[in-house]
Amino acid sequence: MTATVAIGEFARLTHLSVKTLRFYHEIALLEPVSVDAATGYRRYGTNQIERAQLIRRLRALEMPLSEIQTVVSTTDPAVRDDALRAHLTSMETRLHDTGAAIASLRALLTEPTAPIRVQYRVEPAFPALTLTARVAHADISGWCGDAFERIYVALADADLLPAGVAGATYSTEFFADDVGEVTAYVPVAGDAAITDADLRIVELPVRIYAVALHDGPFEDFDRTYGALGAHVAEHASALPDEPIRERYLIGPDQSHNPADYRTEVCWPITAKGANS
Amino acid sequence: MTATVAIGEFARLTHLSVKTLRFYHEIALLEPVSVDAATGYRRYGTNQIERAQLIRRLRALEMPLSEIQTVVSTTDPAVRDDALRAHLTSMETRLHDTGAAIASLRALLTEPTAPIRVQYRVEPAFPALTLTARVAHADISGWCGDAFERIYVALADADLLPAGVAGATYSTEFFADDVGEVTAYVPVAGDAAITDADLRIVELPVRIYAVALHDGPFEDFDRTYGALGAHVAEHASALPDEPIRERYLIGPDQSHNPADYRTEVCWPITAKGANS
DNA sequence: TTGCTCCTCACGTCACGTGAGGTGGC
DNA sequence: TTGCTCCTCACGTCACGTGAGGTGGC
Repeated sequence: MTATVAIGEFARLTHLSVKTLRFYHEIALLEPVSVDAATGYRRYGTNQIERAQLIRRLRALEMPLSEIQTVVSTTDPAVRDDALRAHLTSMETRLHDTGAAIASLRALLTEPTAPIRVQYRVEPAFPALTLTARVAHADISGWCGDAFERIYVALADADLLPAGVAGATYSTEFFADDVGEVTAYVPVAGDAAITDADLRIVELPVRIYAVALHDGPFEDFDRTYGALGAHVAEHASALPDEPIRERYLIGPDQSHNPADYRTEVCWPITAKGANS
Repeated sequence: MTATVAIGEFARLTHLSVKTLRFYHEIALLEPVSVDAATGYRRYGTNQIERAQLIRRLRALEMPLSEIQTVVSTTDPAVRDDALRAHLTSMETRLHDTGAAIASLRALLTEPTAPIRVQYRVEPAFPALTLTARVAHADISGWCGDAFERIYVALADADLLPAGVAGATYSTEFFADDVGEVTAYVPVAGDAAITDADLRIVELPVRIYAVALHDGPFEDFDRTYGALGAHVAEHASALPDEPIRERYLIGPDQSHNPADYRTEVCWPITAKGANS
C-alpha cells in the first residue's frame, strides 16, 4: 500500500532538498520510517508526503521550525487549525505592512522631502487615563488600537469625557532596542472609579518639548523623528532618558485614511538648551 | 551645523540598535564620522541620519546588505533609483505570491482534498519549438511567461500554427535542488526558419506516462505532484532521471483566472512497471 | 565494473543578538 | 563618586548550504 522511497526520490516528491530532509531528520521534525542499520540509508513512506508538504508550505510562509513542530505534532485538529489560522492572520498583516513600506519608499523616491518646522512649547502637567506595557516595534500599531479602545470604553463606563488630545509616550528603549515601555493616554478632567484594573489615572508631568507636526501615515514616522532629533541635537539639548510623546490630532479614530493623519511628535528638551 | 552624537543617541534617532550600528561600522556600510583613538567611542553626524534610515527601510524590505551597499554607495541617482525600483517590484511579486500561498493554505484547511485519478498513456514523439534554460523554482512563473511569448512570436514570424497543446518539461534536478533545466515547448507541424536564436525545433521522444489532471492555480501543484508521485511509487516504476512533463490544457493564455487552469502532469514510467 | 546515490562530519552563511569583562564620561 | 554609556571579543542563533572524503546499490 504505502511504498517506501529513498531520500532522493522523496526530495523530488516533496520539493524539499536532500540536505533539508536530512536536517529535518536530525531535529526529529520529519523522521524516515526506517534507517538501514548498516548503511544509514533513509527510507521514507509515501504516506509521509502530506506532512512534508505541509512543512514546506509553512516554511514558505516563514513559520519558524519550532512552531511547525508543534503544529504538525498536535493530534487535536482544532488546536492545529487554530495555530495555522493565527499564523496566516499574522502573515496577512505583515503582507499589508510590507505593501505600505513599499508604497512609502516609492513616495520617498518621487516626492522631495519637505524640511520640518520645529516649535518649542511648555506642556503643563495634566491628569490622564493611561495604559502602560512593554511593546515591540512590530506590534505597536495593534497594541495602540486595543489600548485606546479599552481606555475609551472605561471612560464611557465612568461617565467621563476626554479632556484633550489623546497621545502616547514611548521610552527611549522602545526606539533603541526595538522593545520598550509604551503608555497610551487620554486626558481626563476629574478622578473617577475605573473598572478596568490595568488602567490608571496618573498625572503626566510638565515638560518642555521641541515639537514637529507629522502629516500622513505612521510608516513615515522615521523621517520626522530623524529630522526632529537632528534639530534638537543641533539647536537644543535633549532631556536624557525621557520618553517621547506623540499627540494624535487626527488619528485612526478620526479618519480611516492614513494620509489624513496628523500627529505631533514631542521631543523632551532641557530649559537651558532651548536656543532656537 | 551638523552636530555629532554618540552611538546610543544615534540609535534612538535612526531606530537602529547599537549592536546593529556597530555591525554596520564593521562592514563599512555606515561609518561614524569619527572614532576616538583612545577610547574607541564612535561619533555620528546628524547628516548621516538619512542614509541610516534608508538602510533601515531597505532592510525592512529584506534587501540583502550587499545590495544595500551598492545602492547607497552609487553616486549616480538614476542607477540608485533603478536598483531601488527593481527591488520594490520584486518585493511586490513576492507579496503577491505570499498572498496566494496564504489563500491556498486556507483553502486546504477548509476543503477536503479529493483523491486523484491516474491514467496511463503513451505519448508519441513529436516536433516542437522549444526554449531551454536553467531556472530556479521562485522564478519559474515569470520565466514561463516570457518563454511562451517568445515562442508564439517566433511562430507568428515563421507563419506557423501550434500543432498541439503547449507544455514544459522539468528536470528532476529542478524539483530536488530548487534549480534545474526547464524546457518550454509548443508542438509544430513542420520545419521552418526561426529568427530567435535561442529557440530550437527539436523532436520530443516517445514516452509512457502516468498522467494526472491538475485543476486550479499553479501554487497547488505540490499536492498533485505528491499524489501522482506516490501513486507511481506504489503502482508503477518511475523512469529514472527523466524530466516530468506538464501540458497546459487551460493556462494563462486561455484564462486570466487561475482557478480555471487545467494542467496535465505527466510522470515518466517504464513499460514493465505499468501495472495499474 | 562504472557511476550514481547515499552517508557523516565539519565548517560556512546571513544579519545580527547575547553575554562577559572591562573602561570612560558626566 | 556613582552609575550609565561605551568598548571589544567570543560565541550563539536560525535554517539550512557547501564541500571533503568515503561507502553502498543496481
